[in-house]
Amino acid sequence: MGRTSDAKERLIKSAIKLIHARSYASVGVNELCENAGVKKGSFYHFFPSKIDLTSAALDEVANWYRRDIYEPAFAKDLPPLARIQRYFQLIYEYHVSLTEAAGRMAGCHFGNLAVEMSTQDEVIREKVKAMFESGVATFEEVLREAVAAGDLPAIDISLAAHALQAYLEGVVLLAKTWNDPEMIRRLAPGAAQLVMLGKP
Amino acid sequence: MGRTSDAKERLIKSAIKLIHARSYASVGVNELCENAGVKKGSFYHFFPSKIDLTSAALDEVANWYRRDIYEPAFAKDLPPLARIQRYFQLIYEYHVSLTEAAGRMAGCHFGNLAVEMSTQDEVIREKVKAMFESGVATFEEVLREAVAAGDLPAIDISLAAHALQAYLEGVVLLAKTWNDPEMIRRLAPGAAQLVMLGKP
DNA sequence: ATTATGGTAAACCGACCGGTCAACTAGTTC
DNA sequence: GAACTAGTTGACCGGTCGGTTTACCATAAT
Repeated sequence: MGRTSDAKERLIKSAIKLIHARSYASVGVNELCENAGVKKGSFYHFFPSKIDLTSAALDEVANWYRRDIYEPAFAKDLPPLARIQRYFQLIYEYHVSLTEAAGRMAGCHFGNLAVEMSTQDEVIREKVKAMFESGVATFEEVLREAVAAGDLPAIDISLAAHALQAYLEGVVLLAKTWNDPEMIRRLAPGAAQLVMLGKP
Repeated sequence: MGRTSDAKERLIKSAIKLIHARSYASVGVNELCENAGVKKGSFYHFFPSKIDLTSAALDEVANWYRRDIYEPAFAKDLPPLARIQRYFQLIYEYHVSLTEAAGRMAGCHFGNLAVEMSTQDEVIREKVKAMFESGVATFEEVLREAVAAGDLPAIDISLAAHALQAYLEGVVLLAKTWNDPEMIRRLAPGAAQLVMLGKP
């Protein structure tokens, strides 16, 4: 009963876009509402607070990250280690198109929020941590497969997977600082080195 | 002529501490003044704006980072590659003591500001970038030395140095997200892998 | 057609934001 | 010790912050 609306979805989309482009603190509820074409009263009808919208936005971006990046990158049509390179390549292409559109390299949705909010909001920190952990799990899976295929003599798969996740975040952070997504393409081969962690 | 004061230094110290512990945007001029025991009028006597204080704080933290971390880590009493491990070890110890004192893993002074401010303030972005570049230059030097000593068959020293800097930032970012400095110690061996970038 | 419900609108809140200003004070230099 | 000036103080500014309130409206299910 009652009427329907997509205001909630519009608010989430606006939050993803604006907070990614700048930061959580620099985007106000008013600006979020204007961008989404929603009045403030409606905002607080759908979300108890700005941080709750951000949390919902994080869920949403996690969804299409899995669908548009993880799945195509780690599809089994390529040997395991080549998938990791394809993953970096897809992330590179994503940031290139975003940078061209906005004129600025915005960085990682998750890493950005981790850095800005980890010391201030446990819910956000845990959510980003869970996202990183799912990245680590994906790396672990592909590394296990590579070992099984004889492509890797690796031992400590968990360690190597965490290192890959850290490296990826670091590479995107550097690219953001240089304001140049090319940094991602240049540094992608480093992943092939980390893959061998725990061997010797 | 006129009287003297250390209010400027106190403001810089407060800015380093508070902004590192939370974020640029979440720390207000009032809080900075209270923490430093300085009245707002004095704040604007010394600094034209909050962002200028932040910039000065960045310079200051860069100074004691060089003095207390870079110099001891890369002192030539150890073989080149061992110095890199010592560097990670010193950073680990720094974050352990800071985490014990504050109850929270605060992350990298430079990486934090890079993530929060790069899309909003070019001066800060360039300053952090310069700091990262000096980190890269330090890695390049030690890698060159390692090659000369026959410890490394490496070719692309610049690439490996950038990868090391990215990895370091990523490792600290993960540790912050996990709120656990142990992550730094665990992932430190990854640097030994990246060192060989550009070889094959 | 009525009713229950979901969504919209706009005015409003106190607190706080970064920043300004003019009067004043203390110390340094000569 | 007079003159000069760097530093201090606290009141004040307009604007914005996240969030609230209340009345109203549109529609889907009955």
